[in-house]
Amino acid sequence: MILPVDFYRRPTLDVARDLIGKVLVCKSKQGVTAGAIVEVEAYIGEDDPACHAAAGPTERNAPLYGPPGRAYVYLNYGLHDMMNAVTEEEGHPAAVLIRALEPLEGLALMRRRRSRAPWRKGKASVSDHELCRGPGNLCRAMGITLTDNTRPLTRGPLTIHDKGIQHGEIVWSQRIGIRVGTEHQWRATVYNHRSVSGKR
DNA sequence: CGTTCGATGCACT
DNA sequence: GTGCATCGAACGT
Repeated sequence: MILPVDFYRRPTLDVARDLIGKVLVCKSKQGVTAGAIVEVEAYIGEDDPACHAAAGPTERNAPLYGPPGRAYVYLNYGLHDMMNAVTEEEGHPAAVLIRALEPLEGLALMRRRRSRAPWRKGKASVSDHELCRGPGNLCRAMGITLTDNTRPLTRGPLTIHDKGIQHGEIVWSQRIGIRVGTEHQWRATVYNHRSVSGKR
């Protein structure tokens, strides 16, 4: 079952918690890839200094202010695409960053895409549980790019499904990789899951 | 263990 | 011109 728009039109922390265990599916000409979400972070409103909406509306962060249930994809550090699911009512800028997946489908395609990254030309291939470990890696493995920005997650090539997957315990911790807004415990992970990014 | 740093693009000031 | 919601290798302790 594809998650309906109303799933996303809720408090962002609730959406973040409930996205754990849901399945992100991406269809492309090259094939289908899918993975279960095991790590997310919430970015909530203009008062959250780490949220892209902190400085008010701009052309880039416009999707955050738009309707819920759509993708907000942007380029970071010049080489990594980051994928978010927009939450809350229209006009309330907030989203959940998808940070890691447990690969379920299309692993060979994921591995092919990962090996094409500029910094790993000629390097050893990636083990299964590392294919979608980290927000940049996940987008590369799934083939998610800026062209997916603003696309609805309720239909089309990029969707999120409830397949009844039950992972282990969900743990809340500080968001990682940011310089401001670290006081909030807005990162949800599956406890001890191998595909979760960060230190072991 | 820890820290540093190169690869790389673009929105924002 | 600056600074990122990164990745992974190359160092130093």
